[in-house]
Amino acid sequence: MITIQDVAKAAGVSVSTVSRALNNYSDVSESTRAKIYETAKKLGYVANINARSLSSKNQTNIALIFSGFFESKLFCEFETLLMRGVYKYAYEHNLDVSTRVIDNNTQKVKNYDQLCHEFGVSGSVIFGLKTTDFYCQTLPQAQTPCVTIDLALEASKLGSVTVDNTESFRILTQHLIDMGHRKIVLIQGRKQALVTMERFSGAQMAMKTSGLSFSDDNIINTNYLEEEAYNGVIEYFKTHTIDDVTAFLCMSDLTAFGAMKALNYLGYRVPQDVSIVGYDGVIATTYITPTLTTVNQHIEEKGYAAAELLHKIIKGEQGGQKLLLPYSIQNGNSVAKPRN
Amino acid sequence: MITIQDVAKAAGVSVSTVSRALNNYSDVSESTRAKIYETAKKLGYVANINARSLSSKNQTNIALIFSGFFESKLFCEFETLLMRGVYKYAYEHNLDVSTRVIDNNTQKVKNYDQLCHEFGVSGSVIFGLKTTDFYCQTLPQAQTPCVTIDLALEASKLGSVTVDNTESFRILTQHLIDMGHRKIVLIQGRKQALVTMERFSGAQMAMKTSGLSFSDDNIINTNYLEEEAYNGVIEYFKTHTIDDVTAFLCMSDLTAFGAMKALNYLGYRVPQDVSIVGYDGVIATTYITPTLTTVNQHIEEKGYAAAELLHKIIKGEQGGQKLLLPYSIQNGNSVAKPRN
DNA sequence: CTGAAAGCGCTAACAC
DNA sequence: GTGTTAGCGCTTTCAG
Repeated sequence: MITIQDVAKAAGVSVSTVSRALNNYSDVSESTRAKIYETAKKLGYVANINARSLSSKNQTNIALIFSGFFESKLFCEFETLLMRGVYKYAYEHNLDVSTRVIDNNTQKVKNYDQLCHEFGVSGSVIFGLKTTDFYCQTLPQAQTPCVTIDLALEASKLGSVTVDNTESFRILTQHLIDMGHRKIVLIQGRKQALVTMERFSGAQMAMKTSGLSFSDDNIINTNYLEEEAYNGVIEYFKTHTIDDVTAFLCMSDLTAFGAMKALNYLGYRVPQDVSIVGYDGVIATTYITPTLTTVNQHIEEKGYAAAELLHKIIKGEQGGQKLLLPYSIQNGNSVAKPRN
Repeated sequence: MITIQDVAKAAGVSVSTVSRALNNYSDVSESTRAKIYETAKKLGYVANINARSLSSKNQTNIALIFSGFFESKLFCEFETLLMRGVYKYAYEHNLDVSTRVIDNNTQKVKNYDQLCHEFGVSGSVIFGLKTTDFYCQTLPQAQTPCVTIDLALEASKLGSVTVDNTESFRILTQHLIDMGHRKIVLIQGRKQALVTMERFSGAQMAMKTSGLSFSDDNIINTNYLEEEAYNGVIEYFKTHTIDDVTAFLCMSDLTAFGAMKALNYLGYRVPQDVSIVGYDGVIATTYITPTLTTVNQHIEEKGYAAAELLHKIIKGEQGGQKLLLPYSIQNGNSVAKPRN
């Protein structure tokens, strides 16, 4: 394989001159730079990322880390969309990204600084971290820049990118209320999850302004699993009738799908008998019948923003910051005015 | 950050001994090994992948390369599932994987050997390569091991993992025929794609055994895009009636979705008026109404097998090989007996 | 069994 | 402007 030495020899200059020329340093004469570029191209020289990262001070290597990747119950499109955003930013700014995978056990064995040292990166974007994960405690002490997605941690080198769960879920709830719904049943996600709490508080706000509220009677608990939502709805109708509810407010698309299946099984029509909304904006929401009204999280943009924020923190242009990204209500056919 | 030197100093041994001990070489006394392990752990030492890959002979670094990642029109779940398989194998066998992204332009600028040199890996799994991509011509000359997914190239260091497109599509077609369908319309994918040709030949085989055949009259051409399938079906019914067709045989789930939307728009019911089958087994097939009968490709298993094959090629245990992976017919509610 | 020394391919001071 | 030199953190001969 062609190394920088081969180029130097062939061009009749020193290794360091080649390095300077190829990295566009100013202090190289145009003639030698041209000669070096030419021979490098002729020889087919490509710099080795590892060697560069080992010796270089100003790092351009970052990682995208998926935590709990193998156990993920999410729609698989999340990771791909996120990658797309991160890689896009990196591509535009000449950063080298590599995607890595860790689990909660890794987090206990090596701290975040060690992890980045191992990967040879100067910072990373982490996706999939849960509030119960080990890094939630240790990450704030880390020296290496880090941007977390969907989970805000506080520290100078730490950034985070999330959507405004509270506000978006408030809007979503308000949408049901505006359509005339008063008998709303919440299909809640894992209570310990931060996003769950935020969304819940958003829902409460909207309910409150119309004199409505949540109680054990109109909450179905899940851990964001489809099957739990399915079973939850079945259970619900063992002690309730269709007159007790006009809309199901779900904290995720997946649980909305489960609820829809249960409603279908029970013979209730969406949206004629009961309305339903989800959250996330996964692709399947547009294929299901009826199409699901949901909150689109724009995951790719999230990835892009995360990489951008990380880049700024690495360059020292910016301390830790919590970024709230825009969302949009995606209207489907799953919501109608309540039955009379 | 703690380096191997720090460990050596703290343990009172040389750097090389630490290296040998931590890499489980046999020629280290148990007592010093124990001491080294202990101090390494105490100090929180983690080896830097880049440094290792630079100096080590027997490489354990591989890459998963997504070609045409940004332009991909596929369901986003493909990449994630593939990653899951590759990373799972790597995790089980102590390989370091990093996922990278390239486009067709990259392929022209640096050949595959250079690319792997740049990434510092001893081989890679490539996904997303098209027959029109530059690497399809140059990859066979490469010295670095490579496994391609869904595209078989011939060379000693090259392996490939695909499903048996011909046979699986033959089975799928036969399934329609077995249900009594005789008026079958094929919704074909991009003609230049290898998988298209293979699937077409499988379909033909099945048709032939029942004295059926394809002609311009019962083929709708697409480039695997949903919208094209939608428009194709709309166009089809401008010159045909529902009596001309009892089943649509689609080469992908996405085009099946497009066709279903068109049928729905035209007022035809699936499967009462017309049956439909797809190919891929994406998640959305189980959410759409009716659920779609399709061929499940088991993408995660593909990734796992690809990593395994690559590993063997790198170790020299195996030359290039074409691996055909099992598939399964996933029965949905989109197929019924034809109308009388 | 263990240490010294060379070197992987590159960048970054520091001279000239 | 350019070459020399010294590393980056690790593995791997090669002595002993």
